[in-house]
Amino acid sequence: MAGGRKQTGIRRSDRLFDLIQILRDGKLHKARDLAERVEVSERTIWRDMATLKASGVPVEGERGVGYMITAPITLPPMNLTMGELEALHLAVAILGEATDPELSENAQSLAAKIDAVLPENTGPPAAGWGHAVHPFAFADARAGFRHMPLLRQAVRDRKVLRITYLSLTGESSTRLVRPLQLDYWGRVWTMSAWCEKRAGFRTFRVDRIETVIDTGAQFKDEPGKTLTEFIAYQKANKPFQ
Amino acid sequence: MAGGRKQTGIRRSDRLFDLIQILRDGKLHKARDLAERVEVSERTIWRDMATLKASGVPVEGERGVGYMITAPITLPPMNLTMGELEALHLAVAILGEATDPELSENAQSLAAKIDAVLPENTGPPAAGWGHAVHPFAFADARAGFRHMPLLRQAVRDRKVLRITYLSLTGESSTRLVRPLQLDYWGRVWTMSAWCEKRAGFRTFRVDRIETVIDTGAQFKDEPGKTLTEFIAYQKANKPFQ
DNA sequence: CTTCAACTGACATAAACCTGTCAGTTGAAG
DNA sequence: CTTCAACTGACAGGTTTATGTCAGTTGAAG
Repeated sequence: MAGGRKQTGIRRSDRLFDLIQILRDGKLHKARDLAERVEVSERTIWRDMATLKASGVPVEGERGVGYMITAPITLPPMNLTMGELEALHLAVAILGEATDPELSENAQSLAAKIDAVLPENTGPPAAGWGHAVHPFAFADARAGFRHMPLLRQAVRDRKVLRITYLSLTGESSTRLVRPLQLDYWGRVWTMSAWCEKRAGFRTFRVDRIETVIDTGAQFKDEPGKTLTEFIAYQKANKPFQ
Repeated sequence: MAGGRKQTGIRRSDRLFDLIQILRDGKLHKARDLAERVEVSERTIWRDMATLKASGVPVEGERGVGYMITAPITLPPMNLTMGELEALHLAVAILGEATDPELSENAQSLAAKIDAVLPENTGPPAAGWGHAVHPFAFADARAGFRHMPLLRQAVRDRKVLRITYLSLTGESSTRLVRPLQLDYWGRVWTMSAWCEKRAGFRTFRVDRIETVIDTGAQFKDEPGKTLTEFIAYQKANKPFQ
């Protein structure tokens, strides 16, 4: 046979997950062995390893030796940091809200319970907590969030920004904006702002903003250009509430 | 032309996002108009609408009338519930941790800031907060999390469960388990448990659990079958720490 | 230098995915 | 009953993606 996909088998992302599980033993694994184990070619294993590395999985390959995970992935619940606990909290909230009402309710109630438990356990959480969070998504979400820190800062500090924006039709433009609000849509962020160029409110997809320059200037509320008025403007275009 | 994709153009998920933006005006839209607007066929619009509905977007189509969003999607920041704020918190944490250290730091610091701000604004957040969360992901994440509520409950209450599990090789099996720990891997959940069938610790992917039956029985810690020992067992298989 | 195994780039191909066309059905409103 | 527009299923043909093969290169260890 001269190339081509073998068969449907397992999905790629599933295989990546499996590979992590295999690597979790902390021992050395050669690409050939992994290839045999998950029934793909070595070439695919090398590609998979590249993907895992790009996703932040602490796996290292050494020539002539093999692959090994260089940092613990699964921590016992004891080692849960506050940050991880928070992350769990949030993950549950998002997962819940992202799907149907029933699940949502459950997620919310779990969140409430975590809240309730938190103040009690000031020390390390007691054994038996039973949750852990492991932050891998196999997604290249990085690019889209590149400018978020700067934008958040700008919204907070009311900084005037000069951005270059790649519109959906593929045209690039530069404009001065007053960032008013950031929205998260589960997949992409948008920034709503007063756009000096268009002299109106505009919403930009953050992942399509090419460059951001802080002009240094701070803006003050001017009639017709404030967040309050943007909200009113939004509301006016909607028959809800 | 007899079928075939028109051209690369915009990605499907981008188009779905655009459609939401268009529908946000709360007005009626016919499939034909939407099709013209985003430059695809009506058939594709109908498929897209099905996808959006499946993703939980509150869009309704009525025969002979058109499409309309039936509930407000964008809420002004004023309307941010605590739950949404929490969700934002978590989303940032996950997004941060899921990628590289730099972004992670930013996310963490934002989280810290939100924490810091929270106690101050006891009432409705002051205008100018500038964040909102909209929970759509265009993913069919539902199926994989079906059993989570029950499993969480079982871990907490130490319930013995009878599960049917579809192994990665495609074989289905039924077994009695004592659920000990749930782990979230960013894409899938796993449940680690004492498996009576295998008389050992096993880890199951939650999305591959077909059915869960609460046997009603509660289990007590028995030597060799506890969470503590599972953690020790995990540790023993790893050279870390 | 040889061996080992990670790594890379180019290419071919098969599977999966997306979309348009066609040929209907359905439900509401007039 | 007619009209409108949502909806469905099947099919065809394109695009994208995943994978295997091939032919190398590289770095470490012996």
